[in-house]
Amino acid sequence: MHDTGRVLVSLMHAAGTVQAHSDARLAPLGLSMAKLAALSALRQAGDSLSLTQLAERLSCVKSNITQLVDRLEADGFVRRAAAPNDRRARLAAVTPAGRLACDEGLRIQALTERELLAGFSATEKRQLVALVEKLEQRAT
Amino acid sequence: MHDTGRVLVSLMHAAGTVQAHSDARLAPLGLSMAKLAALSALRQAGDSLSLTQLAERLSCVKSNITQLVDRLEADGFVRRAAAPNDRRARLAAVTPAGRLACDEGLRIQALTERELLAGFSATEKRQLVALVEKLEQRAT
DNA sequence: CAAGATTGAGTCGTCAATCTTA
DNA sequence: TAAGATTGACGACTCAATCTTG
Repeated sequence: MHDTGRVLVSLMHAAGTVQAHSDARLAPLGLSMAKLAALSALRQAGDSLSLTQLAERLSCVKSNITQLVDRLEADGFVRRAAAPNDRRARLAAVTPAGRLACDEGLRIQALTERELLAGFSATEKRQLVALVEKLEQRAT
Repeated sequence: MHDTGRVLVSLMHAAGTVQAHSDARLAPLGLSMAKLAALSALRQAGDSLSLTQLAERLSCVKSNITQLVDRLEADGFVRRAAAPNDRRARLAAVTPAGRLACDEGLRIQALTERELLAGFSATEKRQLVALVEKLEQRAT
């Protein structure tokens, strides 16, 4: 058992490669996985959320969302709006262009996933997800 | 098949969580996984490499190495030196402090891996690595 | 011109400090 | 005081442009 500890390293290396691959597929739409995740979360919530709510759903820190929404706003995919009952809060609302980009992005993303998992049996896919989630469980 | 494509997303989410976990373990040493990977590659190569060679071994871009070595140098873990036969090249050489940090970092890293994989059977570990490498193969 | 390294700008994430509103 | 958002500084990565040396 003198494993030099390659499991975690190869996991993270693979994740990086997969992300680069996916991001390259999304780039022509002006999207990245981060942007798509945000748009997708907003759409699932009925097209708008406060920044804090969005941070919770993406499980990241609020200051990250501030900047991500900055970029999405510059892209024209989201606009900031006032929250009805709390003057401290700002809503991020998906624009029509954002709706289109999100739909197309999810389509591309699904294609990419199918492409990358083409050689995987249903059992292998299940195993991969199960093992990865088990690992994440312990790291949390 | 109307998979919303959660396999890639959960892989990358898990990788992020695992990295945060590992980085937190290394932080008291003044290390991160990125820094440790660089030091470890240098040690394996006999304690020094040109920046281009280091970039190849870490499979990343050269400008990234320039900045990573900047930080390692500021930490006192590495120093830049002239290359013997090519005045264009600069060597990154591990310092004594870098050697200590690397050894200790690898130890911590191995502990972290054992901790995270505590609930995994030998078969599961093999499967995880095999599946992840198969996926990376296709993404490359 | 090629190669090695660096710099500048941009993305995506963190944390700590700050400002406004509740 | 605490909650919501922002800002500034930094880590780690990318690409494109530049400078020096071969």
